[in-house]
Amino acid sequence: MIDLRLVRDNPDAARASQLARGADPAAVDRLLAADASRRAAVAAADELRAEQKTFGRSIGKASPEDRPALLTRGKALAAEVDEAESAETVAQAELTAAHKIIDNVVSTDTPPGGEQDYVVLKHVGEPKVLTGKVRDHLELGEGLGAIDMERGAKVSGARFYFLKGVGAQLQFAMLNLAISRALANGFTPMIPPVLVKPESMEGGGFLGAHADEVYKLANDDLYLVGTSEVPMLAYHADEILDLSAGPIRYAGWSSCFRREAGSYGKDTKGIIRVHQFDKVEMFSYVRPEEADQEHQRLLAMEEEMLGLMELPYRVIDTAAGDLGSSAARKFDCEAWVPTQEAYRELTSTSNCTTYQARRMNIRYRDENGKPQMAATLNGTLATTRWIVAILENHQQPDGSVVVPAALRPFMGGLEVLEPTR
RNA sequence: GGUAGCGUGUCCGAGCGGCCUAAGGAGCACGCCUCGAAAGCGUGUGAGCGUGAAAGCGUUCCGUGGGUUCAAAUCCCACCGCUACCGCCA
Repeated sequence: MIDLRLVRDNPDAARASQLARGADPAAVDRLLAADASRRAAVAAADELRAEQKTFGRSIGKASPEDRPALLTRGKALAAEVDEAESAETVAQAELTAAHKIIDNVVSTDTPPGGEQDYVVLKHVGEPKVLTGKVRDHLELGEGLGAIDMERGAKVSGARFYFLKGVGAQLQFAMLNLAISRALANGFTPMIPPVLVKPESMEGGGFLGAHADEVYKLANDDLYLVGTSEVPMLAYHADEILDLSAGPIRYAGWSSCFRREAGSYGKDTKGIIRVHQFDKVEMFSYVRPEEADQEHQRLLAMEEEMLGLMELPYRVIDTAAGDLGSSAARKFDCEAWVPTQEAYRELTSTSNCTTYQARRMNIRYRDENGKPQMAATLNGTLATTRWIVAILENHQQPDGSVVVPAALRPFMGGLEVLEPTR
Protein backbone atom coordinates (compact mmCIF):
# COMPACT_ATOMS: atom_id res chain seq x y z
CA MET A 1 0.00 0.00 0.00
CA ILE A 2 1.14 3.50 -0.69
CA ASP A 3 1.61 6.12 2.00
CA LEU A 4 -1.78 7.68 2.79
CA ARG A 5 -0.11 10.79 4.10
CA LEU A 6 1.59 11.28 0.75
CA VAL A 7 -1.76 10.97 -0.97
CA ARG A 8 -3.32 13.56 1.33
CA ASP A 9 -0.40 16.00 1.08
CA ASN A 10 0.52 15.52 -2.54
CA PRO A 11 -2.19 13.75 -4.52
CA ASP A 12 -0.65 14.95 -7.77
CA ALA A 13 2.44 12.82 -7.23
CA ALA A 14 0.23 9.77 -6.82
CA ARG A 15 -1.82 10.66 -9.90
CA ALA A 16 1.35 11.15 -11.95
CA SER A 17 2.59 7.73 -10.88
CA GLN A 18 -0.69 6.14 -11.94
CA LEU A 19 -0.37 7.80 -15.36
CA ALA A 20 3.22 6.61 -15.76
CA ARG A 21 2.07 3.04 -15.13
CA GLY A 22 -0.83 3.36 -17.50
CA ALA A 23 -3.24 3.04 -14.57
CA ASP A 24 -6.26 5.14 -13.66
CA PRO A 25 -5.41 8.43 -11.87
CA ALA A 26 -9.02 8.70 -10.63
CA ALA A 27 -8.26 5.83 -8.25
CA VAL A 28 -6.33 8.40 -6.20
CA ASP A 29 -9.42 10.53 -5.80
CA ARG A 30 -11.51 7.53 -4.82
CA LEU A 31 -8.90 6.80 -2.16
CA LEU A 32 -9.06 10.37 -0.83
CA ALA A 33 -12.86 10.19 -0.61
CA ALA A 34 -12.75 6.84 1.19
CA ASP A 35 -10.17 8.24 3.59
CA ALA A 36 -12.36 11.22 4.45
CA SER A 37 -15.46 9.15 5.09
CA ARG A 38 -13.55 6.69 7.25
CA ARG A 39 -12.24 9.48 9.43
CA ALA A 40 -15.75 10.81 9.88
CA ALA A 41 -17.02 7.34 10.80
CA VAL A 42 -14.22 6.81 13.32
CA ALA A 43 -14.90 10.13 15.04
CA ALA A 44 -18.62 9.38 15.29
CA ALA A 45 -18.07 5.89 16.70
CA ASP A 46 -15.44 7.06 19.19
CA GLU A 47 -17.76 9.69 20.57
CA LEU A 48 -20.66 7.28 21.04
CA ARG A 49 -18.44 4.68 22.64
CA ALA A 50 -17.13 7.21 25.13
CA GLU A 51 -20.68 8.12 26.06
CA GLN A 52 -21.70 4.49 26.45
CA LYS A 53 -18.72 3.68 28.64
CA THR A 54 -19.37 6.47 31.09
CA PHE A 55 -23.06 5.75 31.17
CA GLY A 56 -22.54 2.00 31.60
CA ARG A 57 -20.42 2.57 34.68
CA SER A 58 -23.22 4.55 36.31
CA ILE A 59 -25.54 1.55 36.01
CA GLY A 60 -23.29 -0.54 38.19
CA LYS A 61 -23.42 2.05 40.95
CA ALA A 62 -27.14 2.78 40.66
CA SER A 63 -29.71 1.76 43.26
CA PRO A 64 -32.04 -1.15 42.43
CA GLU A 65 -35.05 1.10 41.88
CA ASP A 66 -33.18 3.34 39.42
CA ARG A 67 -31.82 0.46 37.38
CA PRO A 68 -34.69 -0.42 35.04
CA ALA A 69 -34.81 3.06 33.56
CA LEU A 70 -31.04 3.19 33.17
CA LEU A 71 -30.99 -0.20 31.51
CA THR A 72 -33.49 1.00 28.91
CA ARG A 73 -31.30 3.96 28.10
CA GLY A 74 -28.25 1.69 28.11
CA LYS A 75 -29.83 -0.61 25.57
CA ALA A 76 -30.63 2.28 23.28
CA LEU A 77 -27.06 3.51 23.53
CA ALA A 78 -25.75 0.04 22.80
CA ALA A 79 -27.82 -0.06 19.62
CA GLU A 80 -26.43 3.30 18.54
CA VAL A 81 -22.87 2.20 19.20
CA ASP A 82 -23.52 -0.98 17.29
CA GLU A 83 -24.72 0.98 14.30
CA ALA A 84 -21.81 3.41 14.42
CA GLU A 85 -19.34 0.56 14.63
CA SER A 86 -20.88 -1.16 11.62
CA ALA A 87 -20.52 2.06 9.67
CA GLU A 88 -16.91 2.29 10.84
CA THR A 89 -16.19 -1.27 9.71
CA VAL A 90 -17.72 -0.64 6.31
CA ALA A 91 -15.81 2.63 5.87
CA GLN A 92 -12.57 0.91 6.88
CA ALA A 93 -13.14 -1.92 4.40
CA GLU A 94 -13.87 0.57 1.63
CA LEU A 95 -10.72 2.50 2.43
CA THR A 96 -8.60 -0.65 2.43
CA ALA A 97 -10.04 -1.73 -0.90
CA ALA A 98 -9.40 1.68 -2.47
CA HIS A 99 -5.94 1.70 -0.90
CA LYS A 100 -4.82 -1.74 -2.04
CA ILE A 101 -5.88 -1.22 -5.61
CA ILE A 102 -3.22 1.42 -6.15
CA ASP A 103 0.24 0.13 -7.08
CA ASN A 104 3.40 1.55 -5.59
CA VAL A 105 4.33 5.08 -6.55
CA VAL A 106 7.03 4.75 -9.18
CA SER A 107 10.42 6.33 -8.70
CA THR A 108 10.93 9.60 -10.52
CA ASP A 109 13.96 7.88 -12.09
CA THR A 110 11.87 5.08 -13.59
CA PRO A 111 11.39 5.44 -17.34
CA PRO A 112 7.73 6.01 -18.23
CA GLY A 113 5.93 3.72 -20.65
CA GLY A 114 5.32 0.02 -21.20
CA GLU A 115 7.27 -3.20 -21.59
CA GLN A 116 9.22 -1.97 -24.63
CA ASP A 117 10.22 1.35 -23.07
CA TYR A 118 13.04 0.08 -20.88
CA VAL A 119 16.33 1.95 -20.84
CA VAL A 120 19.54 -0.02 -21.36
CA LEU A 121 21.97 1.12 -18.67
CA LYS A 122 24.99 -0.79 -19.87
CA HIS A 123 26.42 -3.77 -21.69
CA VAL A 124 29.04 -6.00 -20.13
CA GLY A 125 31.02 -8.42 -22.27
CA GLU A 126 30.62 -9.09 -25.97
CA PRO A 127 28.12 -11.61 -27.28
CA LYS A 128 30.38 -14.49 -28.19
CA VAL A 129 30.60 -15.55 -31.80
CA LEU A 130 30.31 -19.30 -31.78
CA THR A 131 31.85 -21.31 -34.55
CA GLY A 132 31.09 -24.76 -35.82
CA LYS A 133 27.94 -26.57 -34.83
CA VAL A 134 25.95 -24.45 -32.39
CA ARG A 135 23.59 -26.29 -30.07
CA ASP A 136 20.81 -24.85 -27.97
CA HIS A 137 20.76 -25.45 -24.22
CA LEU A 138 18.37 -28.38 -24.46
CA GLU A 139 20.40 -30.24 -27.03
CA LEU A 140 23.52 -29.58 -24.99
CA GLY A 141 21.81 -30.57 -21.75
CA GLU A 142 20.51 -33.79 -23.22
CA GLY A 143 23.92 -34.60 -24.70
CA LEU A 144 25.53 -34.11 -21.30
CA GLY A 145 22.87 -36.16 -19.55
CA ALA A 146 22.11 -32.99 -17.61
CA ILE A 147 18.50 -32.22 -18.56
CA ASP A 148 15.67 -34.69 -19.17
CA MET A 149 12.56 -32.92 -20.43
CA GLU A 150 10.85 -36.01 -21.81
CA ARG A 151 10.71 -37.77 -18.50
CA GLY A 152 9.76 -34.49 -16.85
CA ALA A 153 6.73 -34.42 -19.11
CA LYS A 154 6.01 -38.10 -18.51
CA VAL A 155 6.06 -37.72 -14.76
CA SER A 156 4.59 -34.26 -14.28
CA GLY A 157 3.51 -32.78 -17.62
CA ALA A 158 4.63 -29.92 -19.83
CA ARG A 159 7.19 -27.46 -18.46
CA PHE A 160 8.59 -29.97 -15.98
CA TYR A 161 12.04 -31.51 -16.20
CA PHE A 162 14.65 -33.50 -14.38
CA LEU A 163 18.08 -32.05 -13.73
CA LYS A 164 20.36 -35.03 -13.66
CA GLY A 165 24.04 -35.82 -13.19
CA VAL A 166 26.17 -32.80 -14.09
CA GLY A 167 22.98 -30.80 -14.58
CA ALA A 168 22.03 -31.28 -10.95
CA GLN A 169 25.65 -30.67 -9.94
CA LEU A 170 25.79 -27.50 -11.97
CA GLN A 171 22.71 -26.15 -10.23
CA PHE A 172 24.01 -27.08 -6.78
CA ALA A 173 27.32 -25.41 -7.61
CA MET A 174 25.70 -22.23 -8.85
CA LEU A 175 23.32 -21.91 -5.91
CA ASN A 176 26.09 -22.74 -3.44
CA LEU A 177 28.32 -20.10 -4.97
CA ALA A 178 25.44 -17.65 -4.70
CA ILE A 179 24.98 -18.47 -1.03
CA SER A 180 28.70 -18.10 -0.34
CA ARG A 181 28.74 -14.71 -2.06
CA ALA A 182 25.68 -13.68 -0.06
CA LEU A 183 27.37 -14.79 3.17
CA ALA A 184 30.47 -12.80 2.29
CA ASN A 185 28.24 -9.74 1.87
CA GLY A 186 26.53 -10.03 5.22
CA PHE A 187 23.37 -11.85 4.17
CA THR A 188 21.87 -14.50 6.43
CA PRO A 189 21.08 -17.68 4.48
CA MET A 190 17.53 -18.85 4.81
CA ILE A 191 15.60 -21.94 3.74
CA PRO A 192 11.98 -20.85 3.99
CA PRO A 193 8.70 -22.73 3.73
CA VAL A 194 7.41 -22.73 0.16
CA LEU A 195 3.79 -23.29 1.16
CA VAL A 196 2.28 -20.18 2.69
CA LYS A 197 -1.02 -18.93 4.04
CA PRO A 198 -3.21 -16.62 1.95
CA GLU A 199 -2.31 -13.56 4.04
CA SER A 200 1.40 -14.15 3.43
CA MET A 201 0.79 -14.39 -0.31
CA GLU A 202 -1.46 -11.35 -0.22
CA GLY A 203 1.05 -9.20 1.64
CA GLY A 204 3.60 -9.28 -1.13
CA GLY A 205 0.96 -8.20 -3.60
CA PHE A 206 1.00 -11.55 -5.37
CA LEU A 207 -2.74 -12.15 -5.33
CA GLY A 208 -3.64 -9.06 -7.28
CA ALA A 209 -3.53 -8.89 -11.05
CA HIS A 210 -1.32 -11.97 -11.28
CA ALA A 211 -3.28 -14.29 -9.04
CA ASP A 212 -3.66 -16.84 -11.83
CA GLU A 213 0.14 -17.26 -11.86
CA VAL A 214 -0.01 -18.84 -8.44
CA TYR A 215 -0.55 -22.48 -7.49
CA LYS A 216 -3.15 -22.93 -4.81
CA LEU A 217 -3.76 -25.98 -2.65
CA ALA A 218 -7.48 -25.59 -2.17
CA ASN A 219 -7.86 -28.45 0.30
CA ASP A 220 -5.43 -26.82 2.70
CA ASP A 221 -5.90 -23.13 1.92
CA LEU A 222 -2.20 -22.77 1.16
CA TYR A 223 -0.27 -21.35 -1.77
CA LEU A 224 2.96 -22.51 -3.38
CA VAL A 225 5.30 -19.54 -3.56
CA GLY A 226 6.63 -18.27 -6.88
CA THR A 227 9.70 -16.90 -5.10
CA SER A 228 11.17 -16.97 -1.61
CA GLU A 229 10.54 -13.23 -1.52
CA VAL A 230 7.08 -14.19 -0.24
CA PRO A 231 8.09 -16.02 2.94
CA MET A 232 11.07 -13.71 3.52
CA LEU A 233 8.73 -10.72 3.51
CA ALA A 234 6.09 -12.41 5.66
CA TYR A 235 8.85 -13.51 8.05
CA HIS A 236 8.89 -10.13 9.80
CA ALA A 237 5.19 -9.30 9.42
CA ASP A 238 3.78 -7.26 12.32
CA GLU A 239 7.24 -6.71 13.79
CA ILE A 240 9.23 -3.64 14.73
CA LEU A 241 12.76 -4.31 13.53
CA ASP A 242 16.01 -2.99 14.90
CA LEU A 243 17.74 -1.43 11.91
CA SER A 244 20.06 0.73 14.01
CA ALA A 245 23.04 -1.44 13.08
CA GLY A 246 22.14 -1.29 9.38
CA PRO A 247 19.92 -3.30 7.04
CA ILE A 248 18.73 -6.83 7.74
CA ARG A 249 19.65 -9.02 4.79
CA TYR A 250 18.56 -12.55 3.94
CA ALA A 251 19.45 -14.90 1.13
CA GLY A 252 16.63 -17.37 0.61
CA TRP A 253 17.16 -20.69 -1.15
CA SER A 254 13.98 -22.30 -2.35
CA SER A 255 12.10 -24.00 -5.09
CA CYS A 256 9.72 -21.65 -6.87
CA PHE A 257 6.43 -22.55 -8.52
CA ARG A 258 4.67 -20.71 -11.32
CA ARG A 259 1.63 -21.69 -13.34
CA GLU A 260 2.78 -19.72 -16.39
CA ALA A 261 -0.84 -19.17 -17.33
CA GLY A 262 -1.09 -17.06 -20.44
CA SER A 263 2.34 -18.02 -21.72
CA TYR A 264 1.14 -20.87 -23.93
CA GLY A 265 3.49 -21.42 -26.80
CA LYS A 266 6.14 -19.12 -25.31
CA ASP A 267 9.51 -20.67 -24.52
CA THR A 268 8.15 -24.18 -24.77
CA LYS A 269 11.55 -25.71 -25.39
CA GLY A 270 13.89 -26.50 -22.55
CA ILE A 271 14.10 -24.95 -19.11
CA ILE A 272 13.73 -21.26 -19.86
CA ARG A 273 10.14 -21.11 -18.69
CA VAL A 274 9.13 -23.88 -16.32
CA HIS A 275 6.62 -24.53 -13.56
CA GLN A 276 9.22 -25.29 -10.94
CA PHE A 277 12.76 -24.05 -10.49
CA ASP A 278 15.26 -23.25 -7.78
CA LYS A 279 16.52 -19.85 -6.84
CA VAL A 280 18.69 -17.96 -4.39
CA GLU A 281 16.97 -14.66 -3.71
CA MET A 282 18.32 -11.70 -1.78
CA PHE A 283 15.95 -9.80 0.45
CA SER A 284 16.74 -6.62 2.42
CA TYR A 285 14.92 -4.66 5.06
CA VAL A 286 16.25 -1.10 5.22
CA ARG A 287 15.37 2.41 6.31
CA PRO A 288 13.58 4.18 3.46
CA GLU A 289 16.42 6.66 2.99
CA GLU A 290 18.83 3.78 2.41
CA ALA A 291 16.70 2.01 -0.19
CA ASP A 292 18.26 3.46 -3.34
CA GLN A 293 21.74 2.68 -2.10
CA GLU A 294 20.69 -0.87 -1.19
CA HIS A 295 19.17 -1.31 -4.63
CA GLN A 296 22.53 -0.49 -6.21
CA ARG A 297 24.18 -2.93 -3.85
CA LEU A 298 21.85 -5.77 -4.86
CA LEU A 299 22.40 -4.95 -8.52
CA ALA A 300 26.16 -5.00 -8.01
CA MET A 301 25.94 -8.44 -6.43
CA GLU A 302 23.89 -9.76 -9.32
CA GLU A 303 26.45 -8.38 -11.73
CA GLU A 304 29.24 -9.96 -9.76
CA MET A 305 27.55 -13.37 -10.05
CA LEU A 306 26.99 -12.96 -13.79
CA GLY A 307 30.64 -11.98 -14.09
CA LEU A 308 31.68 -15.11 -12.22
CA MET A 309 29.57 -17.13 -14.67
CA GLU A 310 31.51 -15.37 -17.44
CA LEU A 311 28.35 -14.39 -19.25
CA PRO A 312 27.82 -11.40 -21.56
CA TYR A 313 24.86 -9.37 -20.30
CA ARG A 314 23.15 -6.03 -20.25
CA VAL A 315 21.39 -4.15 -17.48
CA ILE A 316 18.03 -2.54 -18.13
CA ASP A 317 16.00 -0.02 -16.16
CA THR A 318 12.46 -1.35 -16.46
CA ALA A 319 9.72 1.07 -17.54
CA ALA A 320 6.88 2.03 -15.20
CA GLY A 321 4.23 -0.05 -16.96
CA ASP A 322 6.30 -3.22 -16.63
CA LEU A 323 6.97 -2.92 -12.91
CA GLY A 324 5.38 -5.29 -10.46
CA SER A 325 2.67 -3.76 -8.31
CA SER A 326 5.05 -3.47 -5.33
CA ALA A 327 8.05 -2.00 -7.13
CA ALA A 328 9.00 1.65 -7.46
CA ARG A 329 11.99 0.80 -9.60
CA LYS A 330 13.38 -2.40 -11.10
CA PHE A 331 16.64 -3.38 -12.77
CA ASP A 332 16.91 -6.56 -14.80
CA CYS A 333 20.13 -8.23 -15.88
CA GLU A 334 19.72 -10.05 -19.16
CA ALA A 335 22.29 -12.53 -20.43
CA TRP A 336 23.01 -13.21 -24.05
CA VAL A 337 21.50 -16.46 -25.27
CA PRO A 338 23.34 -17.32 -28.49
CA THR A 339 20.78 -19.58 -30.16
CA GLN A 340 18.04 -17.01 -29.59
CA GLU A 341 20.34 -14.13 -30.51
CA ALA A 342 18.66 -12.26 -27.71
CA TYR A 343 19.17 -11.06 -24.19
CA ARG A 344 17.05 -13.00 -21.68
CA GLU A 345 16.28 -12.01 -18.12
CA LEU A 346 18.40 -13.83 -15.54
CA THR A 347 18.02 -11.48 -12.59
CA SER A 348 15.60 -8.89 -11.42
CA THR A 349 15.98 -6.55 -8.50
CA SER A 350 13.15 -4.39 -7.22
CA ASN A 351 13.03 -1.51 -4.79
CA CYS A 352 9.63 -1.83 -3.15
CA THR A 353 10.17 1.19 -0.88
CA THR A 354 7.62 1.03 1.97
CA TYR A 355 4.86 -0.53 -0.14
CA GLN A 356 5.20 -4.16 0.94
CA ALA A 357 6.16 -3.25 4.48
CA ARG A 358 3.00 -1.20 4.87
CA ARG A 359 0.89 -4.15 3.74
CA MET A 360 2.68 -6.47 6.14
CA ASN A 361 3.03 -3.92 8.95
CA ILE A 362 6.81 -4.14 9.16
CA ARG A 363 8.43 -1.21 10.93
CA TYR A 364 11.69 -0.06 12.53
CA ARG A 365 12.52 2.54 15.16
CA ASP A 366 13.96 5.82 13.98
CA GLU A 367 16.52 7.92 15.89
CA ASN A 368 13.74 9.19 18.15
CA GLY A 369 12.51 5.69 18.94
CA LYS A 370 9.34 6.17 16.91
CA PRO A 371 8.15 3.29 14.75
CA GLN A 372 8.35 4.00 11.03
CA MET A 373 7.63 1.91 7.97
CA ALA A 374 10.63 -0.03 6.70
CA ALA A 375 11.55 -0.38 3.04
CA THR A 376 12.09 -3.75 1.36
CA LEU A 377 14.11 -4.80 -1.64
CA ASN A 378 14.74 -8.07 -3.41
CA GLY A 379 17.01 -9.41 -6.11
CA THR A 380 17.96 -12.63 -7.85
CA LEU A 381 21.35 -14.16 -7.14
CA ALA A 382 21.00 -17.36 -9.18
CA THR A 383 18.26 -19.49 -10.67
CA THR A 384 17.80 -22.62 -12.73
CA ARG A 385 17.37 -20.48 -15.82
CA TRP A 386 21.03 -19.45 -15.63
CA ILE A 387 21.92 -22.97 -16.74
CA VAL A 388 20.56 -22.05 -20.18
CA ALA A 389 23.03 -19.20 -20.59
CA ILE A 390 25.92 -21.10 -19.03
CA LEU A 391 25.53 -24.12 -21.32
CA GLU A 392 25.06 -22.12 -24.49
CA ASN A 393 27.78 -19.53 -23.93
CA HIS A 394 30.41 -22.01 -22.80
CA GLN A 395 29.72 -24.78 -25.30
CA GLN A 396 32.39 -26.17 -27.56
CA PRO A 397 31.94 -27.57 -31.06
CA ASP A 398 32.02 -31.16 -29.81
CA GLY A 399 29.06 -30.56 -27.49
CA SER A 400 31.12 -30.32 -24.34
CA VAL A 401 30.76 -27.34 -22.01
CA VAL A 402 33.50 -25.48 -20.17
CA VAL A 403 32.67 -24.95 -16.51
CA PRO A 404 33.17 -21.33 -15.38
CA ALA A 405 36.19 -21.22 -13.06
CA ALA A 406 34.18 -19.92 -10.11
CA LEU A 407 31.95 -23.00 -10.17
CA ARG A 408 34.73 -25.58 -10.32
CA PRO A 409 35.45 -25.65 -6.58
CA PHE A 410 31.79 -26.51 -6.08
CA MET A 411 31.95 -29.33 -8.61
CA GLY A 412 34.92 -31.24 -7.31
CA GLY A 413 37.27 -29.39 -9.67
CA LEU A 414 35.42 -30.47 -12.81
CA GLU A 415 36.54 -28.23 -15.69
CA VAL A 416 34.64 -29.53 -18.68
CA LEU A 417 31.30 -31.27 -18.94
CA GLU A 418 31.64 -34.04 -21.49
CA PRO A 419 28.80 -35.45 -23.58
CA THR A 420 27.61 -38.88 -22.53
CA ARG A 421 26.41 -39.72 -26.02
C1' G B 1 -5.87 -37.67 14.00
C1' G B 2 -7.64 -38.13 19.51
C1' U B 3 -7.68 -36.35 24.70
C1' A B 4 -6.24 -32.81 28.37
C1' G B 5 -4.00 -28.26 29.98
C1' C B 6 -2.39 -23.50 28.62
C1' G B 7 -2.13 -18.64 25.50
C1' U B 8 -2.29 -11.38 29.60
C1' G B 9 2.25 -5.53 28.26
C1' U B 10 9.75 -6.01 26.52
C1' C B 11 9.92 -10.50 29.95
C1' C B 12 7.87 -13.21 34.31
C1' G B 13 3.19 -13.17 36.44
C1' A B 14 -1.81 -11.86 39.15
C1' G B 15 -6.68 -11.14 37.69
C1' C B 16 -11.88 -15.23 36.24
C1' G B 17 -18.54 -9.91 34.74
C1' G B 18 -18.63 -3.11 36.45
C1' C B 19 -13.43 -0.08 41.29
C1' C B 20 -8.76 -3.21 34.82
C1' U B 21 -7.57 3.82 33.49
C1' A B 22 -4.46 -4.51 33.95
C1' A B 23 -1.74 -5.72 40.58
C1' G B 24 3.24 -7.21 41.75
C1' G B 25 8.16 -8.24 40.11
C1' A B 26 12.19 -8.02 36.45
C1' G B 27 14.32 -5.30 32.59
C1' C B 28 15.13 -0.55 30.45
C1' A B 29 15.51 5.07 30.66
C1' C B 30 16.17 9.41 33.49
C1' G B 31 17.07 11.73 38.25
C1' C B 32 18.86 11.68 43.46
C1' C B 33 22.83 9.63 46.34
C1' U B 34 28.48 8.74 45.14
C1' C B 35 35.27 10.66 43.77
C1' G B 36 33.17 6.85 40.36
C1' A B 37 30.24 2.54 40.48
C1' A B 38 27.05 -1.11 42.87
C1' A B 39 23.14 -1.07 46.22
C1' G B 40 19.17 2.03 47.69
C1' C B 41 15.38 5.74 46.69
C1' G B 42 12.18 8.49 43.21
C1' U B 43 9.97 9.20 38.37
C1' G B 44 8.83 7.23 33.79
C1' U B 45 8.20 3.07 30.58
C1' G B 46 3.78 -0.30 24.30
C1' A B 47 1.30 -0.08 19.47
C1' G B 48 -2.71 1.70 16.13
C1' C B 49 -6.42 5.22 14.81
C1' G B 50 -8.89 10.05 15.44
C1' U B 51 -8.34 15.20 17.06
C1' G B 52 -4.89 19.15 18.09
C1' A B 53 0.39 23.92 16.51
C1' A B 54 1.84 21.28 20.83
C1' A B 55 0.95 19.48 25.61
C1' G B 56 -3.02 16.78 25.78
C1' C B 57 -7.74 14.48 25.03
C1' G B 58 -10.81 10.39 22.99
C1' U B 59 -10.88 5.43 21.25
C1' U B 60 -9.11 0.35 20.04
C1' C B 61 -5.77 -3.78 21.32
C1' C B 62 -5.33 -9.36 27.28
C1' G B 63 -3.73 -15.69 20.72
C1' U B 64 -7.58 -14.85 16.30
C1' G B 65 -12.70 -14.44 14.91
C1' G B 66 -17.76 -14.62 16.38
C1' G B 67 -21.58 -14.56 20.37
C1' U B 68 -24.14 -13.39 25.31
C1' U B 69 -24.66 -8.62 28.27
C1' C B 70 -26.37 -1.88 29.54
C1' A B 71 -21.08 -3.60 30.50
C1' A B 72 -16.17 -9.01 28.75
C1' A B 73 -9.05 -10.15 29.96
C1' U B 74 -13.10 -12.49 32.87
C1' C B 75 -18.99 -16.26 30.44
C1' C B 76 -20.19 -19.25 25.61
C1' C B 77 -18.73 -21.13 20.51
C1' A B 78 -15.23 -21.87 16.56
C1' C B 79 -10.39 -21.55 14.87
C1' C B 80 -5.00 -21.04 15.43
C1' G B 81 -0.62 -21.90 18.31
C1' C B 82 2.15 -24.16 22.42
C1' U B 83 2.79 -28.29 25.97
C1' A B 84 1.87 -33.36 27.59
C1' C B 85 0.06 -38.21 26.67
C1' C B 86 -2.13 -41.70 23.03
C1' G B 87 -2.63 -43.34 17.84
C1' C B 88 -0.45 -43.34 12.93
C1' C B 89 3.87 -42.57 9.95
C1' A B 90 8.70 -41.11 6.11
